[in-house]
Parts: sequence; C-alpha cells; structure tokens
Amino acid sequence: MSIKNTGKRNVRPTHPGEMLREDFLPDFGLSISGFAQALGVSRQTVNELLRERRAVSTEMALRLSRLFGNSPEFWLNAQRAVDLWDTESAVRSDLRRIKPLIVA
Amino acid sequence: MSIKNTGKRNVRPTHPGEMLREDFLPDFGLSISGFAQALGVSRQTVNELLRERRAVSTEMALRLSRLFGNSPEFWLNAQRAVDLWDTESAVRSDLRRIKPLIVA
DNA sequence: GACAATCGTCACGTTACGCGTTACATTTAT
DNA sequence: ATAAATGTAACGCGTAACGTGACGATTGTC
Repeated sequence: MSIKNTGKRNVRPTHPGEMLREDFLPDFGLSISGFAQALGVSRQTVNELLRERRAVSTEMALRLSRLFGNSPEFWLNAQRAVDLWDTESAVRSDLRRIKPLIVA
Repeated sequence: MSIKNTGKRNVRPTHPGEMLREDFLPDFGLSISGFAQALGVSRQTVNELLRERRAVSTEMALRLSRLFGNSPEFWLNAQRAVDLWDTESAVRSDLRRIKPLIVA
C-alpha cells in the first residue's frame, strides 16, 4: 500500500463508554442500575461513564475487568487511546517546541 | 516450570521517575534544569517526577516521547503498571465483592 | 387508571492530583 | 568568594472522579 499507517488514526478512538453502552450492557443484559450495583459504584458514576463524560479510572478498570472477566489493560488501553488523541490535538503546537535529542 | 506466571509481580513495578533518574538522564547527560527546560515544564514538575511523587500524565508522556524518541505508550505503560499495583492493593477487598458475570 | 419502581440527569460538595510560581537553604563550579 | 545550579517546601489554580440528594419521566403491575 502506498499510504503509511503509523498506527494513529485520523478519527477519535472509541470511548470505553461507547463499548459498554453498545456492546457489553446489551450482551450481558444489564440495566444501568444493575450495572452500577454489580460494580459497586453509584448510579451517577455509571451514568457519566456511559455518556462519555468521564474517563475509566484505574480503579474502574479493575472493577470492570473483574466483572466482565477481561483485563484492566483492555479498558485502560481504550481509555488511553482517547486520552492520547485528545491531549495530542490539544498540545500539538507545544510539543513541536521540544527538540528531540539526537539518538544515533 | 511448575510456578505459574500470571504476568503480575509481587513487587511494586519500577516507577518512571526511577527510569529517568537512573537511566535516561545519565545516558543523555541531562541536568535537572536542562531536562525541565528541554521538556518545556517547570523545574518543580521534573523534580517531583524524579522523586516519584507524581505520576506521568498523558501530556508528560507525550513530552517525554518527543524528547527521547520513544512512544508515549512506553511511559504510560510503566506508569500504569505502578498505578494498577497500587490501586489493586488498595481496593483488593472491595474488588472481591464484585461477582464476575458468568461468561461461558 | 393509579401507584410504585426504575430510569436519566442535574446540582452540590469532597477529595485528590498535575502544574506553575515563589522562596530559600544547600551545594557546586569558577 | 561570588555566581550558578540544585533540592525541597508552600501556595494557589484548574480539573477530574466519586457519592449523595433531588426531580421529572418512563415503565410495569394490580
């Protein structure tokens, strides 16, 4: 292929809240309240996570992984992709001011 | 081998501050002040990072990766390992209260 | 149709953290 | 000895995760 793929996308990565909202909750037949209870957090916390108004914290990743049987890294990877995308586009110009140290 | 390796260690993972303090700064011959300046952050910020009193933020990971020519994920992976270790040992008992959903 | 449970959101307060600035004593180099 | 670099503390600012309380809207059940 003639187009390089650096691993970065031109669109914002999928937020964990979207995964939960569209895949996990339906697949496991969980309601919002049931989900919050199962996780041991407040309804509000779950609500804001699903609306993508909040990030998956380290603790939340541990809770999710415990509940769903996957790894905390799974959730944190998804969150990190979003964080990096957001932060990079926010501080791109500042980063350009940093002169890379010559390696080789 | 007869001993399982789940990928988790019994000791706290290396903090990014230690890597910087013991490897990167000496290798690149950087002083604290020079390092702070090269990164475009305050001396205090660097100081606390090196003393492991502060975590590598998403933005800091981007700065470090730009300066040293590695990936932000490299720094965030190291930080995450510490975060998971700390958080898990802090909330282990709470996590046990979460009933894993039956998968298969 | 009425009544109770669940839902989706907002508002508030708390706690914690990343960061810059200022300050100052200690150390190092010239 | 004078100047520069260091280590660290203290303060304030902005932001983010979380719990609680409240409220109308929706849903289910008798």
